[in-house]
Order: sequence, then structure tokens, then C-alpha cells
Amino acid sequence: MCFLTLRVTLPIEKINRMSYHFNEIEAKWQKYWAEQKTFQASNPPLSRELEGAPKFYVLDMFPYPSGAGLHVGHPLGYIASDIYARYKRHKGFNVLHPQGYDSFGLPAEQYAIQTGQHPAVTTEENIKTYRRQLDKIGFSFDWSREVRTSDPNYYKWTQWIFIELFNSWYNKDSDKAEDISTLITIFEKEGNSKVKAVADDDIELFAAEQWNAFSSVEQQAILLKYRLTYLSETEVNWCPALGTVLANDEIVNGVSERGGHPVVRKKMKQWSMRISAYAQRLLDGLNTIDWPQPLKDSQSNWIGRSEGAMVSFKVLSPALSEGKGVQSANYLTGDPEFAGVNLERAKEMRANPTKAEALLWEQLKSKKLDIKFRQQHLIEAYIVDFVCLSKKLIIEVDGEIHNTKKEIDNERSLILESKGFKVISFTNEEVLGNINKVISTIKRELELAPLSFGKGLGDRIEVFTTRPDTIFGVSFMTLAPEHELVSKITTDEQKEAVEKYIKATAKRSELDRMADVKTISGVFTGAYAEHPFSKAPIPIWIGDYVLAGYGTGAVMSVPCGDQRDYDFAKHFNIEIPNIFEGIDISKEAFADKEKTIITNSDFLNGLPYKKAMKTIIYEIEKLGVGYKKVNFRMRDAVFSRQRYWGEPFPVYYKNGLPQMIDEKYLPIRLPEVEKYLPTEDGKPPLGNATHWAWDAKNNSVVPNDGLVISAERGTTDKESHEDNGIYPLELNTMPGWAGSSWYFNRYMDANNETEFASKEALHYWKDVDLYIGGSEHATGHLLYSRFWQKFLFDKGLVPVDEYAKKLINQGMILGTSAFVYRWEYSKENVADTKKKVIFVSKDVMDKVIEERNIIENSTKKFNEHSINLLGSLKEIENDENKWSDYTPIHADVSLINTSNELDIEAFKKWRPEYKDAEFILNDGGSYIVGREVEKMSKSKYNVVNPDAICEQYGADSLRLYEMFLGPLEQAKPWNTAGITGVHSFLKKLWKLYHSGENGAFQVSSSPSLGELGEGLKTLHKTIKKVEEDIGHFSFNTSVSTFMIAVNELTAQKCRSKLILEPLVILISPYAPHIAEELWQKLGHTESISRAPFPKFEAKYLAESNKTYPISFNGKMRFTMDLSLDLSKEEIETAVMAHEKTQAQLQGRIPKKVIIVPGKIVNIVG
RNA sequence: GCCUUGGUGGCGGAAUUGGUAGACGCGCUGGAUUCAAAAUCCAGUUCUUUCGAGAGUGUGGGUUCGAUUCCCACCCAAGGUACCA
Repeated sequence: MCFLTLRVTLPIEKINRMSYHFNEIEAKWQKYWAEQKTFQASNPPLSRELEGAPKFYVLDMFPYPSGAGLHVGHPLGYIASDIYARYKRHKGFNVLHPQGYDSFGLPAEQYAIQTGQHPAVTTEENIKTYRRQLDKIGFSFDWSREVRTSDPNYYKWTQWIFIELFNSWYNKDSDKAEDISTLITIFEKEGNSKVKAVADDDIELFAAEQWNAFSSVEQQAILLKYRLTYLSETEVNWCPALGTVLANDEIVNGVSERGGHPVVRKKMKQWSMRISAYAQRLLDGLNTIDWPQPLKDSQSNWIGRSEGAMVSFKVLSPALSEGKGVQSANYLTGDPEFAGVNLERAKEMRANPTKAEALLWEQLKSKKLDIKFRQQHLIEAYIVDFVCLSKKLIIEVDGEIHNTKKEIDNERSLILESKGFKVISFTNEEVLGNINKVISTIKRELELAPLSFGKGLGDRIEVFTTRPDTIFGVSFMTLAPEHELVSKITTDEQKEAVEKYIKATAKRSELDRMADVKTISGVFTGAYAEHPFSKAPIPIWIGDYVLAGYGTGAVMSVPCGDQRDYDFAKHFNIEIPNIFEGIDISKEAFADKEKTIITNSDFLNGLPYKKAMKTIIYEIEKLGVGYKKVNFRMRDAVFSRQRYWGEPFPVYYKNGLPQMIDEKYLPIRLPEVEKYLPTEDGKPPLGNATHWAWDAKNNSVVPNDGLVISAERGTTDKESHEDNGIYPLELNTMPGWAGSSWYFNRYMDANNETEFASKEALHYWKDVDLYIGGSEHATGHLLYSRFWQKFLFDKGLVPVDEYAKKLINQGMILGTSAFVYRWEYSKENVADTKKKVIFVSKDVMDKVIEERNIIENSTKKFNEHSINLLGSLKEIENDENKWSDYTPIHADVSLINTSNELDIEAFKKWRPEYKDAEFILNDGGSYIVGREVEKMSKSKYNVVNPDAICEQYGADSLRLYEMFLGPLEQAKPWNTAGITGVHSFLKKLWKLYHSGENGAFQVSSSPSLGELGEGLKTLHKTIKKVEEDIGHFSFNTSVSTFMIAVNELTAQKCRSKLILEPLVILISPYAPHIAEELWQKLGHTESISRAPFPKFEAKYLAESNKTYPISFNGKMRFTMDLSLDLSKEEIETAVMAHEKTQAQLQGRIPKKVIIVPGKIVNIVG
């Protein structure tokens, strides 16, 4: 034994010195980087070394630390970004390359519910695992800037941003978010009639006096309708199984994205984010950023901008026939002049109207509105711009004169309104900019006026349509069953049917309605609307194909131009008028825009789509029945989650209204709870907390005992008798995307305790230069974070309104599953329990199936074991074999070798139920598994752990192989077998520097020039290619290039430092550990990380000869080495003289010879 | 249905502005080395073939001296989205 050991030990030691010991090398350099803080990025003021260096910010989408740890698919993007970051350091940039954890989330909480373990504890453990795994791969992360969304020092600022949102409103005039104080100032001075904000749509108009008279509670309630984050009763997606609401992007095909649980619509009071205010800017911003097209497309689909027109249709009530109203003519003539000092001024002003006034007057006095208006008219003691006395409607246009005395204006409005006048006002810009919309608004006001003696009842159905050009094709209207007008307009005869239908629709779940798109259903309401142009009555139906939540919840149905309308009309035998010239609509609707010529449409006849659109919108606006409009599909985002493991809101409730906690007292820490489930009375998990009330006097979280009112959050408690300053805190928490919507800014100054990041840091790093992550975040994280960034930009808190200049989606790495095939022989005759479990090797099975033969009959070539086994089986049926006789079963991929052979003994141990299984092997005596590419997942036993790869092949091999698999953006299957290629490349690389005796390190600093020529060519070819590849994020091809370079240099027996030293730098971003080691061996004492990238010099690639491909009719037949100095004629002569040319031509005379010097020769003929 | 991306050997993939299709690697075959295995090294490996050559980048057309690359039509796969008016 001793003898043997001695004999073996000596050579191994010798071998050790020469071979590539990746485990040692990698551990050594990972330790070095951590100790030397090699990758710590510095904010200004910079070290002398970095002075003047441009910044570069490389970011990965941070991971959610799941309990399963990393598999080889996860680090793909991190490796790519790490290569880029390291490359940029070589190029002299000051690089910020941070990493952190999106550590709030559902899985930790689900786990807590099941095991009772605190999510913070399991999250901490998971993070440790992640960190250990990440460290092993050798990333150049600056860990001093690590962020965790669940860390109170981080979520303090998430809460702070929430408060900022709460304290802001969106001003459409300035087209940005502003502090709520600017809105209050306006309210105090002039009420809300002139405010143009993105806000709730149920806001009533009030004047300054009214505002000032409101109680603080009333004022707060009104402001809530304007704030960028607001509390409101909204229809939400409630997932009973998860016990929480979900955002639209968390629902896939009607079920929850996580877990696949059903989701129902439910009304709940929730925090929402007014992201809709940013719809247009989010869309526009896409043009300024370099993001993948599919990602941009899904964002613009999600935002869903559509251009069209709002058109309103009068409801004709059968109860009130036309002309039944009071005759109006006489009533209008009354002209009550109020005498006063202002009379003269009124005359003067009438003579000198502003441009806007003049324009509006022009419109009002022309008989378009069928009603008499007066201008600059005296009412009481005031001059009003325009008045319609019969309808008591006053119209004001903002001129310079009025601007100077806004307070008086508002007081005046109040007095006038008390006299029964309604005052509406427009700005000069509105009148000049869109007179038709103004007229349309006035017309609607006239309709709604209390003294209306118009034709209809006053009810109008507003519809949004993208095809107003087809308005003459309308043959019915359809309302969503939930539409508010339905109950009002339904006739008595139809009442029963309508109510029954509404009930039936409400019962159907969202999923039902989605799954079943084919069934056509609907009911006639009995009511009619009037066509605004033809004046024809149009039947009004309800149908669940119209969604209450989109547009106005009503459509003008044009069956000839819309397939859904068409199907509906066919089903209910409604008329389908054809308004398209030369189009057959007997089978289906015609939705094409480009080829359209409109007909049967009055003044639109003969017009193509574009012209018809222009004309009809003009006419609609002229008639005052509508206006051009842009509509968005995107809704406001629900921001509350009924979960424990998320950011608590910095909110308490006083009198049922939300109050923000002053930022001084942040963070509001997540309280401890006994159970992570909802409370028995259905409150969110935070309802279990006993220490969860806010003491507004001492500004601290206190036990619930202090609460006088055990008030429901969000409801007004009018019976509150006593106010001790202790109030209930919000019970919801923030959603997963809260913390991830701004973390990229935090990295710039991650440890700042007084600000979310300092101004200097924000202005220095500005934005992310390269952002890498998965495309699954396209409509979630990536849209919300752009929204928050724009908001922070509006508030002057960040310097740019798009935070990531370039984004790359890395493709998924798929697993290669392995299958063993269980043979289901003699199914009928033998009881399952008695049956032997037999697995058949894939190649045997394929053969047997192909030959339609049973195994026994084609076993001649099988090994002894298989024959004996079959001999002992008496029950085999002599049947034809089919695929269905074999059941594929997943086998763990770690039990398979590179030749797809199963380790049978390991397999038996892996699954105890197969410990007695038998195997039919091929004639080589091995069991071959089947392989299939699937998503990498635990349940498919195809997960490959990077730790095992690092252990066996090293981190550098893993990094190279992940890149080598294929283009970064594409999905590609992982197959561990292939890693031997890059691994032996690294060994070859190592060898190149260890050509000394017994593999000692040897590099020559004085090589002969002849030796250099070829080597320099290889080196510079490589520099050029690698630099281009990194620029195109084509990392797979640069790995090939390295392989070619090392193969060539090995063949050249290159030993020269002049070549081998720059080569190490080229490879260093990809395989940093081996590069550091070789760099040190080359005599350097500092890390390679900032060594300047070698400069490409074209002169080394200069060639005097070219191997020309000689083609005949475009097909390459042979090659010829020719000097590049030759002229076209000389080339032609040389080529024609070649014997193979003559052989190819076989006596024919070429018609033409194409010569592109330096490229090709093509002989035609 | 619509939008997007893609389709090249047994496999992953390469081919830069239209100019030698299959680089590089895996796997496979044969050989060297070894008692043997592993490791390493060398040669071959798109298909057909009468060994001269011929065909070939999802299918069918087109433009061109020349097309994986450009144009038209279609087929298939993946991802996104969907009674969105």
C-alpha cells in the first residue's frame, strides 16, 4: 500500500504544477477581490486614478431570493452584464455594477403561512444562499451598495416616495406632476372649474368661496380625487385563494400568474396609482430609449392608445314623444336689462372682444345651436361674456381683464349661480385651440339645463369609436349590461328580460366570459337613440361583449365593419346596412381601412378612409355632437395588497380619511404578527398585529389598546366621541413592484441616511447605461418603474425621465430533460402490483416500434442480461408494439453521462420505488435515455445547479459556456455535456503559458520577429473581433474567437509576452480568474481589472495574397491564391488559364466574368 | 385573430454592407498513447454519388452575375395580447 502510494504521488505532484487548478485559482481571486474591494465604484470626488473617467452604469434586474436557490439559467444575464462591466473598466470607465435583492414577495409569505417561520428569517437564509452562489461565479459586483427592498433603511424611502405621490397632482396644462399645494392655491383663489387635471371623473365643480367654506374633512376628500396615489372604491381583481387583490399584469388568462388561482371582480377600497396620467408620456418615451422592439410593443399594447371620436347619441324615449315640451319661442324673447354703471363698459367690451371671444361669438350667433345667446350682457351687477337666458347658462372666456381679478370672478359666479344661472368657463386656449369641443360642451350643457325644452329627454349615450367614418353604418347600439343608463331607458315591456340578462351576466365569472367568446348574447332594451346625422331611430341593446371598463361602456354598432357587431346583428336579425363600395358583406364584416371607399353615407359617399375620417370628425364637431378623442386602454394601477410581507403604508386614518405620517418618522416598520393569514373578520394579515396604531401626538407606533375607536379603516366614524390622538394604521401593504420601481436610483448612493440618494450622486450616475433582465417584466416592473421615474423627474428629484438608456432581454435557458421508458407489457393479464418494472433503453424501444415487433423477437443482439430477463417473463403478449406501450418518466439529469447513458445503480437509489426495476439494455450494454427540451424546473428533474458546475469545471468554464450556448437574447437549451468544450479550451489556454519543463510557466520577452508575424496577426484579428462582438452583445461569437486564437497560437508555438500578455486582457472579462492568475504570473502585482484594453492595429492584418473563390454561375467550385496587387484583367487571365476552369467550362465560352478584386470571381456561361 | 421574434447538419450555433454556407464547440467514427480506464493528441464527420460531380439554409415564386442575407405569397414554432369598440 505504502509502496503504491509513493509510486503514484510523485508524478501527481509534477502534474499538479503544470495543470490548471481552477478551484484553487478561483477561490484565491474571489478572496482577493473581496479583500481589496476591487470593484467598489466611487462617486465623485473620485480617486486620482479615475479622475476624468466617464461613468458607466451596468445593472441587472435584481433577483427575488427564492428558497430553491439559483439554477444555471439565472446567472446568464449577470454573466453578460459582468463581461460588459469588466470590459468597460478595461476601457477606462468608472463603472457602477451593483446587485441586491427584491426581497419582499409572496413565496416567503406562503412559506410562512405553512411553517410559521417569519418571512424575514427565511428571506435572510435565502439571500445567504444566493450570495454564496453568486460569489462562486466571480461577479464584479460592488457589494457595498447592496439593497434589499425588505430592509427598513430601504423601504423608508419607498414609503417616502409614496408620500410624495400622495402630495402631488397631475396638471394637464403644465403636463407634469406638481405639488398638491399648487392645487390648493388654485382652489382657494378660483375654485376648480378651470383646473385641468388628471383626476377622478366624479368631481363636482365648486367656487373658491365654497372651497374655503368646506370643512377640512370635505377638503381632504376632494383632494383625494386629484392625488397621484389615491384611495378609492374600485373594481379590483380579487384572488380568494391568495387572499389578495392582483394587478392586471399579475393575471394571466383570467387566473393568477402565481399559482393559477381563479380571480373574481370585487369592489374594494384600495390605494391606486394614477399611472393613467402618464399614458401618453410613457408611450412617447419609448421612442427615446434603446429597448428591444417586442418589449416596446407590449408596453404600447398595454397602454393601448387609440384615436377616434367621442360621439353622443340622444336617447329617444317613447314616453315623451317629440314636440310634447313647452313651446319655447316666446320665452326666449325676454331681455331683462339691469341698469347700472357697467352698461357703458359692456358696450365698450362688446366692441372690443378678445380673439377668443370673437371666435366663440361667431359660433354662438350663427344658428348652429338653435338657441339665442347674448354677449357682454349685464346680469345683476355683473357683465357676463355670453349668456343664454332661456337656459340660464352663462359662458365665460378667460381674457386678460378677468385674470387680474380672479377672486371677484369667483364670488360673482357664486352669486350668479345662486340666481339659478349655471356658469361654465373656457380658457382662451381652449376656445382658440378646439372650438368644436367647446361648442360640443356647451351643447351638452344646454341639453342638461333644467329648463330644457329640447327634443329628447336629455339622456345621452356617449360612445367612443375609432371608426367614426362608419357612422352611417350604425344599425343598433350596444351597452354593457352594467351601464348606468340601462335601468333608466329600458321600457316596461323589456324590463323583465333585461334584468334577467343583467343578473345572468353578473353571475358569470371573468374566466367564464373569457373562455366563452363564441356565444352571442344580448337583450333589446326597448329604447331607441337618434342617429346624429340621419336622425333615424336606432335600437339600443345590451350585450356582454361590450365591457363596462373600457371606453364609455357603450358602442355604436356597425355590423358591416366590425365582426363582433356583425355576429351580434346576424344572431338577432338586426339590419346590416352596407356602407362600403364594392364589398361583399354577406359572409363577414369588412374591417380593412386602406381599401375602404365609403358609400350610402350622405356626405361621406365616395371618400376613402382617411378623407372620410377627417370629414366626419369635422362634421361631428360642427354639429356639436362629439369631438376628436384619444383613448387609452391602460387603467390606474391598484397599489394595495392584503398581504403581510410587503412595505407598510406610512398612513393612518383619522375620521376615515387617510393621513400621511411625516417623513421625519419614517420608516414605519412592519409589525410582528402571530399569524400571516387574514383575520377572522376578513381583514388583511396586519389586522392580527396588536402593536399597530399611530399616536399622532407623540409620533410613534403604539399598541392597539390606545385606540378609542376600533374604527374600520377607510370609513367615516361619525360617532367618534373622543379624540385621543391615537388612530388606526393602514392594514394593507404595498405590492411587489413598489420597491423595484426606484431601486436603480438607490444604488447610486445606497447608504445615504438623509436622502433617497444625494443630488450629486444622482447627477453623476444619472441613468443606467445598460440594463439586462428577463422579458417577463415587460408590462409590470418596466412600466411602473418608468412611471415612477417620470414622476420623480417632474418633482425635480432625479435628473432624467427615462432611467435606462439601453435594455437587453436575456433569453431563457431551457433544461434538457432525460426520460426512461417504462414498458407496459401485458396490461390486461397481470395485476399491476405483481408486474415487474421494466425500463427499455431508448434505442431498443425505437427499433422495436419501428419494426412493429415485440422485444422478445428482436433481442438477438441484446446482451445476456436482457435475454435472461425476457426469458423469465412468461406473460408477454405477442402484440405489436406501439409508443403507447411505453411510459416516459423523468429521470434526474445528474444521473446521465455525456453519452446519454443512465447510471442504473444511481437511478435505483434515487427512486426507492425502482430499486428492483429491471433494465433492457442495448447491445452495447448500456441504457440510453431519451432527451427533450423543456423549461428548467424542479418537477422535471432537469435543474442544473451552478455550484456543481463550478465545483467540477470552475466558474470560468461556467461563464464561458453560458455565453457560448448562443445569442444572449435567444432561448436555448442547456446541456451540461457541452461544457467540456470550453473547459478544454481553458486548459489549452493555460498550457499556452506553461510550455516550460514539466509544465512550468514560460513566456519569452524577446522572441524573433518571424515568430511574431503570425502571432500578431492572430492577436489583432482577435482584438478586432472581440471588440465588435462586445459592442453587439454577441458574446457567443467572441468565445469562439478566443478558441480560434488559442488554437492558432498553440499551432504557432507562440511563447511571446508581446502577444500572450494582451491576450490575457482580452479574455479577462469572460474568464476573470484564470486571467488574474496568468496576469500575476506575467509579473504584475495589481489586479488585471483596470489594465487598458489592447489597441487594435490594422497594419498587422495586411495581406498581400487572397484566396479567391472561383464560382461558376454563382456556385463556388474551387479556390485560387492570387496577389491582391493584380488588376481585374490579370485576375481574369490567371483564372481562365487554370485547368479547373477549362474543366468546368467544358469548351463553352463564358458570357461574362464578374471580378470583385479582393472578394470573388464569378464566371457566367 | 392581431403584434413581435425566429426557422441553417445528429445537437448548440456561425456567416459584418448580397460575395467561399455549415466557423467554433458537443456528439459520433477511426487512429495514437495506456496493462486498462480517465485525460490528452491526430484524422474524418451536411446529404446524395457511378468518386467525375451534383443537391442543399421551412415551402413556392421573384430581383441579381451571385440570395441564409433583399422583395412577394404561404407553412411551422415560440413569446406577448385579446370580445379594447
